[in-house]
Amino acid sequence: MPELPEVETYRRYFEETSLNQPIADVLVEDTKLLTTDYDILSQKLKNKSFIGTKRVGKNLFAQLDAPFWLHFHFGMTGDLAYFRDNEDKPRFARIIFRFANGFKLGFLCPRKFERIGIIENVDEYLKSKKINKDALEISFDELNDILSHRKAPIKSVLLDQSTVAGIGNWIVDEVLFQARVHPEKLSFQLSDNKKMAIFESMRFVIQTAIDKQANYDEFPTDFLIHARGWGSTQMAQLIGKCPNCNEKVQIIKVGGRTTFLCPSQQKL
DNA sequence: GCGCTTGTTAAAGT
DNA sequence: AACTTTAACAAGCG
Repeated sequence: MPELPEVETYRRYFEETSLNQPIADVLVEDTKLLTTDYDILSQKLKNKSFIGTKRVGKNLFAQLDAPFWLHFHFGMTGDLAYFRDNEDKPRFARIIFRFANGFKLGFLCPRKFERIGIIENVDEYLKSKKINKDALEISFDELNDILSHRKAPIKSVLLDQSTVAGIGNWIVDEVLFQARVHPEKLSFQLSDNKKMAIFESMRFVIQTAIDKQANYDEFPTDFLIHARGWGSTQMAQLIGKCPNCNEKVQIIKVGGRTTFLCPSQQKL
């Protein structure tokens, strides 16, 4: 699912495939996917080239050789795929950038929760959307200050992009598992030690996931993510089990989201 | 074929 | 007023 490590992987893919090549046109299957009117978007991108990228949390920004950017949000299922021949066109490529060299970049939108649109200024955009610093950029002091003043369950606070940008449902479960914090623990009640553990786990989990290009199978076997059953057959013995104590994991709802935890190591 | 899932946001609640 | 909670969104997948 496109959380920070996936979007970082997409960003690198975009850089490797789609820079410095004039855009011939943009095909859009469903204008619901656009946050800018099709006519304007199409006219602004035509004959321009992408010249660089920036990522904040789950948001990807592609800079044009013009005074604006294209913003991508991958929703829950978005992906990118670069291809040339129409017979290689991937499923769900509902938006296609056709480059002058004949290659194409498909923005895959299986569930239509994905969005793109033109923005003038990245910092202003982030501010207007209340998106705080990226999880790899925020300092401990700033995170500590926010966590100390919020009274919701820590899981909900960490999922809130105005706390820190880039954490999604599996990452927050992984971070809280590795920091040995119960997801329903109220944020302001956390000790300084636990907040530091959360900060360090957050950086470790995200950096590990980026290094493995978000291939869950390649994550260390002591990651809780394998309990979710997303992996291959080699991971099958880890489904539903705590990788540390082998106890059955608990599955609950926190803030409406499915939550995995080890009840013996994460206590309220 | 029903129910679950993902991230965000608007709306409702406190 | 400010923060928190909930539901809705779309559609593929098990």
